[in-house]
Amino acid sequence: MSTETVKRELYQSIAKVAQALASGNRLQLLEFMAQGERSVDALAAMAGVTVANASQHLQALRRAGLVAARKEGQRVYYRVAGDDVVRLYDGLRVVAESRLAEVRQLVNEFLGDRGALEPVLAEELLARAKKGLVTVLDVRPREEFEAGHLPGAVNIPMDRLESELARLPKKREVVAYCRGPYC
Amino acid sequence: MSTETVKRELYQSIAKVAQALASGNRLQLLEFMAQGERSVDALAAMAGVTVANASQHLQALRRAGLVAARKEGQRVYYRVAGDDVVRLYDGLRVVAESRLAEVRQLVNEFLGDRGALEPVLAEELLARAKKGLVTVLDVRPREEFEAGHLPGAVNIPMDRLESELARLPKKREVVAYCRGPYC
DNA sequence: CTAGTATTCAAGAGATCAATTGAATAATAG
DNA sequence: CTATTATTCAATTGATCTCTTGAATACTAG
Repeated sequence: MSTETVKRELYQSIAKVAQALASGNRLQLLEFMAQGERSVDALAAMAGVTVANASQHLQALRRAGLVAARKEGQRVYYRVAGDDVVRLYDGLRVVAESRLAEVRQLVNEFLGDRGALEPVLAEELLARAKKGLVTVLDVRPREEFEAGHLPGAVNIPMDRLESELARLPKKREVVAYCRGPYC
Repeated sequence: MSTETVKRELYQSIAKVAQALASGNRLQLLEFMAQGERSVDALAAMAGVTVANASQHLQALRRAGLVAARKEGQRVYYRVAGDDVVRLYDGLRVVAESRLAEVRQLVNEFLGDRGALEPVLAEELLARAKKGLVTVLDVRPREEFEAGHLPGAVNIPMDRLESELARLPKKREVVAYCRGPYC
């Protein structure tokens, strides 16, 4: 095989990984899996798609080596394949947020909808999150987190905080995000 | 707009960035641009595609906010939009190399073809590069670099070394890669 | 102004992808 | 064994992507 051909296929193979990330539904599934392993139907419900569709997306992610699956009983549990995958997803989000005006606007609408944050604080937090300097940690209960959260935030309710903390990237500053009586 | 819809569009917007990276040709163009700004026809020649095709790919990258363009005379010079884009590309490559057996095999063929490196050293270098710990710096002359180089390596010939060194990411260990009388 | 060069635009063919649907497989409970 | 549940498979449709081709635009030199 010529060097040129090898080179071409090499880039094409890397592109396949990007292709696997090139779907909003798959990104959403990935984000849920980043919080821990989940069954197919749980992921389908979270992302709001049919089970068959979720299954296909999960297989696409698995073919790209981004997630792994484990079968237990009649359920199949999917999880991200490694920390580097989460980092890649974070990097993608960071670039998207800083480069696409469109995303910035959506993030603002999102925050506006919630309307529960002191604006200056929210802006500052987002600015730092955009630079990839911090991991945003959302310590509100799961239901509230599901109802709306900062993009890319990791949800770890207070009661699970200690046990899950070890899973987070260690080199980055961590900012806890919360509100209400829990703080 | 409902929170659900906003969420969906947000993920879709992030996916657009991944979509922009989901083409071997665009990745190759991006890698060339990471070395400095280049004109369309220079990029087209490097990637081995027609000028019209390169132009379209570059516009796709620009729409995603990954590259920027500057017009000077009758030429248009494209460059990566920021360091975070290069980091994202690196992250993508790292994940691809560690997750896809296919990529590992291609890398090996590539190194095998060259056959100019002491195997143990090459393995070790690649292993560290995979972990994202090092920037591989190829200091051989451009022609030799074009003929074949480690994936993701940055080519800076010796004579331009000093002036270009400032452009490299600062937090990572840099490994110079060379051979022959230049070392 | 004219010729030449660099880039972009526009239209089309072929390939690939996403979501839907209905059926097939696998595991479990009774 | 049968019914039930979880997941996957397979086929289809419509949408999107890639590359090619040829023309259009923008700039420069003479």
